[in-house]
Amino acid sequence: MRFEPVAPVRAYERVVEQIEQAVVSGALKPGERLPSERELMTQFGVGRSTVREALRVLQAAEMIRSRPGDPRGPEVLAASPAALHRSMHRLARADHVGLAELLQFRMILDGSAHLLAAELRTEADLTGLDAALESMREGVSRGYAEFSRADVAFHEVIARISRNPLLVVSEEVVRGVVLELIEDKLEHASNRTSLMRTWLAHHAEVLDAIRSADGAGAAHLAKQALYDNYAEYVPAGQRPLLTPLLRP
Amino acid sequence: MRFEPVAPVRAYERVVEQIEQAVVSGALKPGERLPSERELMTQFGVGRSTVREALRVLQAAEMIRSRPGDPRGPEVLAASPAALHRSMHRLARADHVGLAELLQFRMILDGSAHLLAAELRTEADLTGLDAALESMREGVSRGYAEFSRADVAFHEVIARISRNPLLVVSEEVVRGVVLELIEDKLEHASNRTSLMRTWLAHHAEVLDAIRSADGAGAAHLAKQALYDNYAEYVPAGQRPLLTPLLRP
DNA sequence: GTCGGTACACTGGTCAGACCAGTAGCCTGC
DNA sequence: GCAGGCTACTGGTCTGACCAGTGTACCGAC
Repeated sequence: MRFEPVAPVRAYERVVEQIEQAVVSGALKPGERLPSERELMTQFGVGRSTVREALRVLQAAEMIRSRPGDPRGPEVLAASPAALHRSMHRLARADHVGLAELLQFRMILDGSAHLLAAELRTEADLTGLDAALESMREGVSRGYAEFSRADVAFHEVIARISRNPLLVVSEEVVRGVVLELIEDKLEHASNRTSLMRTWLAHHAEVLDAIRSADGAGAAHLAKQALYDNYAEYVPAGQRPLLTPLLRP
Repeated sequence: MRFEPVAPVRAYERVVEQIEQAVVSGALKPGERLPSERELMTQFGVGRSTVREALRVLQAAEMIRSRPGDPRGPEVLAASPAALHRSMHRLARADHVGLAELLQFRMILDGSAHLLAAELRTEADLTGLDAALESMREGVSRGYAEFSRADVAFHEVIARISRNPLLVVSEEVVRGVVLELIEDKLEHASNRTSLMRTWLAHHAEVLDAIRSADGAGAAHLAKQALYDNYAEYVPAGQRPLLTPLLRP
């Protein structure tokens, strides 16, 4: 018989638990309101500071939002990737996760999204992708910011076609963190125009593969494009972590 | 000229900002201590409740830990994937993520982890995997709980070999949520022993592929195993979402 | 001398009560 | 009918208090 270490359970933790439970179980839906702090305080039988600490925790997790003066009380929010983004960003800044790992993860996610997109795409999806590619083409002459926006839009369409919210959100978060990590280096890139052209060509190729329902091809092209664009920012010693993903 | 909407900045948010800044900038290293709440209160010039709400937020983000009675004050923690784990878990449990999506995501993650493991494994890793497989073999006769634990351990070794914390954490979370969703159905499975045998055979095959550095083979086996084991719980109409991932 | 126990000063956790600025909705006076 | 203010609330903050728990320094027994 072995005993487990025990940790004292704080009052505010129990409050968090109960409210969280109500939210994940669906008893409280997004948009609905929690009772006011003073009301919660009597319902839970604790002081207001305890209630407030619990609400702070839930607020930090993006589960609720409260606004002073609103007589309807704190609002329950829909699940959002903001908290995920924050924690991943923190991890990335703490050196536990380097650019190599992020890029590796992104190659996996992006590759899979493209594979699924190629297999599941409808005609309407293809039209959407054509439009997105066209915006990118226009973006080349309109400057980097515009092009970048169109690029993001293209990736979002791909992600949407793959029809997996987890994939979409994870990819979004990882893409954001990667860009934050190297944005200063991208700022100073000299040959932006030629870079955009290459990028555009990559996307056109990918689109062709998706059109012909060639999942493996689309996935490989997507991963290769990421590698070509970003590998230079990864320390040379870590690049072997990425190459296994490129084998056909 | 357009103006941006402004949001009032709460006092506790500024406190969070300052402490967070000190941690990410490295001015406060893991293991070091923050001043006591009463001391922080005079340093920041705010009330104790404000300090406490700030500390709660930082604690929820796994950046600090405080213990009553410790005269050294709150401890600064090393960045850990725990916060990432929590936020991803919340997202995965959101109602618009069904078993099909979870399984799809898990096939992607598991497949990639196996691929990387096959390419990056060292001799020591192989010994570890052999040991894990052996535990599973013993687990068959020791009952389902024991077997299940050994199975989890095997997957953890695989994930570790792939050397990507993001992959490890994501897989862990998704595996957990999948099990939560179907554990009641697994409880009542009639032919557990034969199920365990099949599972074991699957793992042995995977290990062979990893040993011979056959990344694609290992990935395919892993995905196939997941499909074989769990697809029956996915509504038949959604199974086509999974099959594209199985093509060689 | 070493070892055990104890007292003390301090920690975080919690509560009560107060005040403020802000909001929403009613309600009055035109 | 409508613009104005009034009111009853909201959350944000502060003060001050008490408690249970902890670490340490001190001190006495051996």
